[in-house]
Amino acid sequence: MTELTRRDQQVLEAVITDYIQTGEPVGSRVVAKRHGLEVSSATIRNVMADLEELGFLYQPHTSAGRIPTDRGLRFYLDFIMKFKTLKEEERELIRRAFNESEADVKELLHRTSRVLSDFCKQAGVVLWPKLSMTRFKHIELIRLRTRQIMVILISKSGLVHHRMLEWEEDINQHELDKYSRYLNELLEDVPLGEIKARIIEGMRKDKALFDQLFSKTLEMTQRVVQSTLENSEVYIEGQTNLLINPEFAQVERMRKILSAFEDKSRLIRLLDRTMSTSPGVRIVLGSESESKDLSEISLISSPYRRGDTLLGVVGVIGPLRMDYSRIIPVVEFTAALLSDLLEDPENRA
Amino acid sequence: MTELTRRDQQVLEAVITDYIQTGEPVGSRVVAKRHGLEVSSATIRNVMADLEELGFLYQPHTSAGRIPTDRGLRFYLDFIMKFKTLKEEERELIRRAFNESEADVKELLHRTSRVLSDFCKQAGVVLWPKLSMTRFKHIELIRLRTRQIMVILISKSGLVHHRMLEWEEDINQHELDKYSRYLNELLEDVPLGEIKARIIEGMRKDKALFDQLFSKTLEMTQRVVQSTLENSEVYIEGQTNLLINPEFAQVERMRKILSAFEDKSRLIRLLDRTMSTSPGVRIVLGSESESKDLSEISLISSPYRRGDTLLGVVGVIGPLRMDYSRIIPVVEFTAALLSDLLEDPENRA
DNA sequence: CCTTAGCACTCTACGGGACAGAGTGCTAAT
DNA sequence: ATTAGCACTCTGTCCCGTAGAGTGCTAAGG
Repeated sequence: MTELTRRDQQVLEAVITDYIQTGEPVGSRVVAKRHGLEVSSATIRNVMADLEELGFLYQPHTSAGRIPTDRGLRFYLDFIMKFKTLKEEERELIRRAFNESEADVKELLHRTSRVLSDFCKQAGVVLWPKLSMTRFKHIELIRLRTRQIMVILISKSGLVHHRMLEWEEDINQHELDKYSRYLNELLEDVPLGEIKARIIEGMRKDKALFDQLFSKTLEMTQRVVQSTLENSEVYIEGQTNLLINPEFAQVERMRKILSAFEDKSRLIRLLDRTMSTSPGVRIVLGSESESKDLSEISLISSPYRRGDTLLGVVGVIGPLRMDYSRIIPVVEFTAALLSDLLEDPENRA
Repeated sequence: MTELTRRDQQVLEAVITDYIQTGEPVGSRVVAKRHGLEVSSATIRNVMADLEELGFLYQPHTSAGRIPTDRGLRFYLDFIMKFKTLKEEERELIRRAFNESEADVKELLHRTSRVLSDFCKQAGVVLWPKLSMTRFKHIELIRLRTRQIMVILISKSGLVHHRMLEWEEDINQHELDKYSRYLNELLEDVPLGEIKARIIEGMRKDKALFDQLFSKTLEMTQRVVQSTLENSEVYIEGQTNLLINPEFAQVERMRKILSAFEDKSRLIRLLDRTMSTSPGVRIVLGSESESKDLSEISLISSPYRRGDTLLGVVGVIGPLRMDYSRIIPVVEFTAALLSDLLEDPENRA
């Protein structure tokens, strides 16, 4: 692939920004006039033909203007686009949207997805914190009724998870209290990811303490906690914003996308992928995702953290034709803000 | 209003069932032929003209067939329709969809909405149990960090609610344990609706016990619990099923409806209304709801209970043109099944 | 060699007219 | 009271013809 000249890039940029605004194929005249290139439309046509050969643009039909391909968009995002910086007023608006918020983490995440969807007029998504990253705070075992025990797990960051545990024989609450006291002591401040190991270790070390019931309960508990850890969750908010986009006017398209969202596991995988690697904002175009149903959408995401540990991902989902230059900084800022709000106040400056 | 003759009713029924199947205006020929009425189309036309005058049918334009009005539909539902009974196989299918379920109430409700949406090919809704109806099981106060306390409330039925509490001065965990021990004793088996009163009563009676911190914490706790009680929640599942219905082909219509769902409070009010009164299945047609955005949809709902106390409502939301005779028994059966699953096993036969 | 003006060509979107089909309401006969 | 028959109305569709947008190519100019 030959290097693109400065002018080629300008044309590509012109086509893309114009297309993002209007949603219509962009013709050579418009590019020449509206975008301050000091050449004639004929020249632009030649450049556009080249860009088409490179696979950056395509024509829906012979006598139409050009539309960027996914590849062209990717190139634009990676090499050409300049981010707008967020105006202070906008930052303030976003901050304020969080301000009334209670300190509850769940509430905070929920609000984040709402803020993103509102400010970007697309769907906002939030991937729940990987529990295994956070630390143990408290566990509670409660006998609801015969052979049914509710396990409640609280992480230091304030996430509460509960899960039912069906048990072969009945245990009274008094016993359970004893067990949970032990667990709370054993697990103090342990990262949730290491709970399993710690419990096993504890059982080996304190052998004397355990009767059969005790150790069996602990094992069950450990299993429940483990399965809780492995389940991720996502919030999606503002899906209806997607319906406004004219590219989703055909119901059938829209339906595919929305049902893809209903199967959360796919979405989770998608978001997961953007978390593992780089720190800043990442963009996944539909064609780069595994699933065909999602081929017409685009995800702009950024991880959020607590201190040094990556917790999860927030992002915006919309059509391929989105105002990236605006949305990217919004996502970035929001992720940073969320990280900040999650920061342990005791550690804060 | 004059009484409808037997034949008038048959015609109305024919038009409605046909319309429900096809979604197209129904003409006199079709009614005469397909529905075993032993009269000519001309006669049917006369009857239809009468029904139109009564406001039960209307014509979208002069040379089209008839479509039932909301009023006609209402009459049909109230006086004419015969329910299909659910085949045993279908019952079995529904039962099985629940079978793998853990005993956790939250999970159970979630599954219910999914089952309803799957079996009826529409959106399934579940209104959360009114907490105030259930009984107190356990409360836990946990100091997450300076001045932040997590209040966790568990009802006897296994519902877990948590809420953050921001507190002016710091309290150590040891104190909190003392308070929660007191609360757990005081509130044992009290209906959640009466918690407030009980706490106040307790504070008056055990005056001696209380230092200032103690009573203030209790008051705060009581307030948090109260606000938790007042918040309802709904699950909606399978919204994308709605997109399949041809009546929602126009995106704009659909958007209105889906955004009406995003504002949950409106939905909650709607569902609430169907809970208060009668016991069996209730149907609310769009025009009967308060909100204009919902005027094109229809809700089929049935309350569920635990023992004698009404807890909440389950239902199906779809277009006005739905297969009522099938969906109604599904909703009814599912509600009954859910009630059964929620039943305290100790009380069960 | 790059740029540009000019032009023929292609494709779409849109509006109008003709036409078939569906369904009605009315009238007159049974 | 019912029904056959018929004129009438309205819709949806197909088929133009045309205007407009945008292209690619060619030939001329710097």
